[in-house]
Amino acid sequence: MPLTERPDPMDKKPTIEPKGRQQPRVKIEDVARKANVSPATVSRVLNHPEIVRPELRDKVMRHITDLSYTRDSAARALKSGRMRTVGVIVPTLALGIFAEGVEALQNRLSESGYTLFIANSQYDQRRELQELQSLIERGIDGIVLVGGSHGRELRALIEQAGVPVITTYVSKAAGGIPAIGIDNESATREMTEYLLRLGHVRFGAIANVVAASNDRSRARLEGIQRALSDAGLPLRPTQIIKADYSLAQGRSALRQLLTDHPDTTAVICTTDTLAIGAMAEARKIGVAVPASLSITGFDDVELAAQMDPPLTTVSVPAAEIGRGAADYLINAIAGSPLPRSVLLPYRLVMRSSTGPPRSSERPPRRRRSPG
Amino acid sequence: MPLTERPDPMDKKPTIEPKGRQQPRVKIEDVARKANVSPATVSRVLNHPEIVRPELRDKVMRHITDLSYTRDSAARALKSGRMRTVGVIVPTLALGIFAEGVEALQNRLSESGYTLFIANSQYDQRRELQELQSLIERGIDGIVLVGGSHGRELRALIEQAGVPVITTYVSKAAGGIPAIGIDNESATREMTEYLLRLGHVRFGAIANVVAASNDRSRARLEGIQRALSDAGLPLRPTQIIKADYSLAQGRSALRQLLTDHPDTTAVICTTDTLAIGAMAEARKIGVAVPASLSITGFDDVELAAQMDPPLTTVSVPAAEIGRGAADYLINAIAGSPLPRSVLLPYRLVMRSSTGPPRSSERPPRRRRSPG
DNA sequence: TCGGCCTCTGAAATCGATTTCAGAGATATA
DNA sequence: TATATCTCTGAAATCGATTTCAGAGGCCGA
Repeated sequence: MPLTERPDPMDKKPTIEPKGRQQPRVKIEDVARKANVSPATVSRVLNHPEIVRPELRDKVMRHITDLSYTRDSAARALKSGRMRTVGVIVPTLALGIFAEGVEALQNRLSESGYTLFIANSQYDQRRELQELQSLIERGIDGIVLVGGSHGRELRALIEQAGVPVITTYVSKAAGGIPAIGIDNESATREMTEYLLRLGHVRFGAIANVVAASNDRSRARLEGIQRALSDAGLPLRPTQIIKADYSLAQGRSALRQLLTDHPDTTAVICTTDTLAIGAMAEARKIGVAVPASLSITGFDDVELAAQMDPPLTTVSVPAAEIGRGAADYLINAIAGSPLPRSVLLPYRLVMRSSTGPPRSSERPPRRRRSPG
Repeated sequence: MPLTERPDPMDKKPTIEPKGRQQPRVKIEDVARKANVSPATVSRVLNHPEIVRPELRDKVMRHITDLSYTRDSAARALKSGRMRTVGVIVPTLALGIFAEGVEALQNRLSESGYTLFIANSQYDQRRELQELQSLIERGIDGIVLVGGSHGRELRALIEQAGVPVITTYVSKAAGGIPAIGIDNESATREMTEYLLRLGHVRFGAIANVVAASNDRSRARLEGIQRALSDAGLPLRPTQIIKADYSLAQGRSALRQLLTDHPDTTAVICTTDTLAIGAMAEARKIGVAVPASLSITGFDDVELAAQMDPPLTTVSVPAAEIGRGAADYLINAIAGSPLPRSVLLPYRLVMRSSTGPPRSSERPPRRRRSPG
């Protein structure tokens, strides 16, 4: 037995459990005491300065800064029922297009005193649901999603929580969730029509439609298919290569496409990443772009313009989407009436990875006369 | 007047001010009442299930799921003093290397029941300070920063708040902040020595050292300079082109470098983005890589391996950094003793953008004999 | 000079979950 | 059977800021 006996037997052994702030936090009461006012007055100085007598307000303010007092946001949230917090769930941050949107979202929220929780789903709907659950338990005041394809369970959860929601990068979403973004299908349809006008008749498509929840790429693929069907040149299944969103897959997809259909003259990719991979592969196997093969992408990432040749693609206003989502939620939280959805314009960026087909073949059989 | 009169007159007119949850939230008391137990028991079921009699526990659990009850995190945080929340401030999400780290960070935190606040500083120390202030007011339990260059004010703020902190992507930081990352200077020194061994004597460096807070790139540049000085080939100022982190700047930097020093045979970039820009420019102006010019990058982004030729670069373990930062903070919050810093290994990835200099000139004058 | 009104401040209730403290009930021991 | 011990549960205090309600004090007009 040790010489110095402890008064308290160590029934509470040093727990591994965290124990919050170790330094005693400065409370509103401390400020109040120093300033010789009541906590209520301090609170008013912080929340409704205009109703406090100026001299008193200044005095309190001085003591607030002196003690470098900051409100306990937990207590504040408890009383007011609001966290001033918004959550976003993206499929992944690895794609610049999402990272850009998130950055814009955060910047705009920050301006309005909101803070952003971030989570990623890895294109997995179950994970998305879990992360959402966790965010809702955190008491977020609003939620930003990506894409229009969300399970019934997720929508029920949002509904039940009564949290304002907006989904992004698409023009409409299942279950009446408001959306802000572009019309993906229309964009690729336009792109395809552009290639048709150039005289192409043998098409291939590379689409990252592996993930079930990726409705953006699915819509883009549909745009391609619809335009080609309308032109009487429907894509056969072997002309559509499905991939995930990696560069390497773009390479292998192009290789496979040209193996099955060596006469292809135009390849439409649903993503710049895939298109850049395809271009890399084309260069490697000695296929000239655009002389022998036209390639198009989607997103207009930074690299697209720097490729050799520069990539023809669709520019997506990611920053604007992020800002718009922030504005929407800020208003929704404040209870303002809101539009259901916001359709933003995309922009076809014609660069040099596209051109007329190699041998100026005869125009497609049932090509429509230009409007 | 409607036939069915409302019992409560609407004296509270629909205010524009947000008013939190409009649906009356299910409280712990509701569950308790339904289950015929006290709130204390419900709380125990959720937090210390093992001390509640199994049958009772199951019964309570059933009612919890029945009512789909979730705890109010604000109340919980208020009582326990902990938010179970961590914040991260990155310079920008536009760089894949940061996005990757953040994603790994979030994943690991999520596994442990933590949620991640994200903010970005745009390489501006004042903004970083503001965002940090806002995060601390939010009551975060830990903070992740990027880089070792932080103002005294920021360090004081962290210290005063008593929040565990770790900085990332570097091996050491000012003010004794623990760090997890790589030794940037050593990496570029090794890379430079590799090029020296290949026989290069006329070097150029492209470094994104415009932002004052970017100590990673500064360290990388120093690594280059040190290796070359040691080899008796110190860089002259005009051999160092300063840039920001865009692809386009990589292009123009290479152009300028070759204008000033047409005889350059090796260009070391502090970033893959710059290197890829430089390669694009080299191709455009007809300089063969690596026959006439060796180019190296830093980061090993996805595209690096897909370039033509594939880019020699330094691989940074971003995901591991993110995971490590998460683990560190989780332990720190729990009060576990911790190492001050963690040094992770980088990896030189020799690909085909580097080779011997074009004319096999005589070896550099004072070249050291290989060890 | 006095009553009435207005402005500003303070006391106290409140938000919802956690946890201490003490007591009820059950089991083991004498 | 009675007592000691142990297990489990409930009552109530607590976390910190906000806000209602009421009252103190000052100013005005009569």
